Amino acid sequence: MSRTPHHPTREQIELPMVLDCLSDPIRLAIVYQLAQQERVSSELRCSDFSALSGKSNLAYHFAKLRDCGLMQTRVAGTNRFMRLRREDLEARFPGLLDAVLGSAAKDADRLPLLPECELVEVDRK
Amino acid sequence: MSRTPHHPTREQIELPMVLDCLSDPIRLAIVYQLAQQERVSSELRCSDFSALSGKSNLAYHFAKLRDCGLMQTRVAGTNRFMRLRREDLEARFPGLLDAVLGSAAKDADRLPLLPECELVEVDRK
DNA sequence: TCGATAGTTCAATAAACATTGAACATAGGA
DNA sequence: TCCTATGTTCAATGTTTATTGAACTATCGA
Repeated sequence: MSRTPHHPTREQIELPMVLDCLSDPIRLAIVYQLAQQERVSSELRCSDFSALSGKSNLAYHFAKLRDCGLMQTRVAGTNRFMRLRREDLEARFPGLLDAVLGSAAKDADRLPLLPECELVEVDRK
Repeated sequence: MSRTPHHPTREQIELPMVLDCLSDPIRLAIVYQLAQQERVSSELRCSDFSALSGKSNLAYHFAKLRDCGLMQTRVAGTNRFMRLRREDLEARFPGLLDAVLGSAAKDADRLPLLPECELVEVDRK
């Protein structure tokens, strides 16, 4: 369990996979929450998303988000810290992530899982 | 068959449905080809996409693209003319369509269905 | 060493999806 | 009026997807 999971290289990131990942409401909410948090700290733990779904379902969505290159997981003890791969996304698909996040923000009240994304106070090593 | 099919209003267009539609390679190619064609004429017929798949499969994808609000179908005789709902998309999700189209153009050589989209000469009523 | 915590993996299930061909509907031209 | 061209709809098929709970693994702290 301690092995750090597989991530695609920047060049391996594919547009259809990224769009498909973002089309799921739970995954969009995860990405949105990561983006919100970016202003404060670039990383969040799995448990910070527990409002969105159960543990095993979240693990499933995290794996998809990793596989498509949207986010990166760093293993530290029993925790996994997630962050958006913003630079890689921007390099591959300029403006795409911001357009999606902006659209999501604009529709936050219509996307059921988004409003629950408050900023999480950060004080962890 | 002459009834013009259902289209969502601008306000009914939903982000997850739009992203899901664009995540399919065939539908992305349809949208891409419509966007290419836009410089010349805003409309294309179903049969202009025959390189992408068979008739009935295309009808299936056209229906999805209509349902999510990405394109509009106008019935004229036995033909259907399709066009991108650019203004509506831009109003709902500013910059999104262009970001996706730009990303697709950048990856055109990696998206198998895109290179076959040449400009179609236009001379129809 | 033991127990609690954090998260993954697996198996099972139901729903959604893409694809195909056949049948159908409609309009236009010979 | 009949034939053809254009597209849609339907049924059937196989695949992928999301979701759930249970079992499992690994790490940390008491």
